[in-house]
Amino acid sequence: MAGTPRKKPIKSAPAPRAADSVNRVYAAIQRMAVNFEFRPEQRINEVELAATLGVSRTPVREALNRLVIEGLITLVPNKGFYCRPFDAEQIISLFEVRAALERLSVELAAERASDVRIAELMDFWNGVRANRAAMDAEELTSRDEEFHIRIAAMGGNPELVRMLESINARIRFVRRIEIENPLRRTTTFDEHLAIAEALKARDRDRAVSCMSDHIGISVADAVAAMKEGLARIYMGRIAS
Amino acid sequence: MAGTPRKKPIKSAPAPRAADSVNRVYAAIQRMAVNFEFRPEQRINEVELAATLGVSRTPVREALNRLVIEGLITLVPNKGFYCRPFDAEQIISLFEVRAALERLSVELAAERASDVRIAELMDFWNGVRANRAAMDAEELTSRDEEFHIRIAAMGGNPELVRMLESINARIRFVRRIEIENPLRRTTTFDEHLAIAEALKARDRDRAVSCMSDHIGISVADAVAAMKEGLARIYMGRIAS
DNA sequence: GCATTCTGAAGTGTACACACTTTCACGGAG
DNA sequence: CTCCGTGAAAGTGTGTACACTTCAGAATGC
Repeated sequence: MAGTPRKKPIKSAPAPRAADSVNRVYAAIQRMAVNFEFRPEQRINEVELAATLGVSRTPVREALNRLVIEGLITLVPNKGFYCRPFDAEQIISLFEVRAALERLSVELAAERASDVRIAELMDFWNGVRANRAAMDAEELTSRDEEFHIRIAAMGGNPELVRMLESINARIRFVRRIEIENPLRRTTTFDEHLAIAEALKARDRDRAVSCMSDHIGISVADAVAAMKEGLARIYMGRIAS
Repeated sequence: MAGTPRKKPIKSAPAPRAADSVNRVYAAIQRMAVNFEFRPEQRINEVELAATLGVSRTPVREALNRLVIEGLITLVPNKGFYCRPFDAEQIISLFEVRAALERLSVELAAERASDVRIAELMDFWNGVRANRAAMDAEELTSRDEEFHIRIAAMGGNPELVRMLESINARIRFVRRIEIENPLRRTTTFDEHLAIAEALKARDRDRAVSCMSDHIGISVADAVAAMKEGLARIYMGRIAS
């Protein structure tokens, strides 16, 4: 064992391959794009971004190509990669599609979820509710998403989960602002519980209608939230 | 003008940049993956594929990364890119999601489509029906998809269209086999017309129910079609 | 004979090189 | 003053090089 240089000698390792750079880089850029850390329509400088992330342009470009398909980045040939535009109609479109998928979500969950999973869902949300004073909008948005994704997962349809996650990433910015509204915040807690109750009762139609009420409200407020969102992006976090 | 070498001197051009390789390569590999020209779970050799397509590995890898997000290719770190598995449960999942999105499709179309677009839709499908004798399963599948995509487009929701197209690419293989069934073929023509009629009458509920019948049937037959699909992939096109 | 280790080839992951395109500032002509 | 070339710098698109990983099969030890 003494003489076998298993991985590396103690000596200088010149750059032993970063191991899975693309996935790290992908996650990092995704996070930035989701949070609009690039301004809408801003060109993304590959060299600069690569330097920031400590890798070469190759994994950066591979990650960006993934994000193009996800709809978080756009690509203009011979010009480069750009941050997605802040497109109000597109966001409305995503909310519409999301509503349809969330409907499927509760339908499947009402039919297929085990009692245990439904009980866990209620426990989870009661836990969030109990801690709500300690949570900022960021964390609460995350819990909100988790609630919906759990329901989707209970339906046993992994593709549904994937698509909802992808849509959530693209509208998270708006939803986080919505959730800052104290009124909306309160109603969200009750609406989630109503959905969970309907699932527990295996009342598919009621679950659909609760979900529909829950999602439906937000479309109306979305425009206001988007306005605020635009202001945040361009004016920084100064104005509360 | 005489002295300005605008693009290239007449002299040998060593390889003047293939211009938009990634998009060409992406489309090519996508087509191959959709048609299962790679066997399920088969590792995709990058050098070989690059040579076949006449480019280097760089654009090939960028295209493959896009296809991973689309769900047509999987990536195992340090092993390489693989053809997606032939997963019956996943295909069922996709059919379920598709049904939910097609429902949204007709709902939106019934509300928002112009009379002209609806009339064009009927003309389009009557035209297909008239030519049906001259069409093979491949072409008919394409027209079938176009019918559904037109409805989605009429609803004015581009994201819905995108997602349906993405799902269609992943289940096209199964649907093409379904359409080969002469019985199914006949019913499809009538069902499409019934949907179009309901849209023309602006009868949203009837449109939903027609669409639901139309899609619902296929889930039941999907398993049989998948069996046949597996045989095709592994035994070639010999056995009809 | 069987398990284990070694070894080389094949292939992926990433950095880098270089040609081409775009962009922008500058300067001259109208 | 505006408008159009012009040229250089910046930046993208793709080919290539090379280190590392994996895998299969031979060689070795028991």
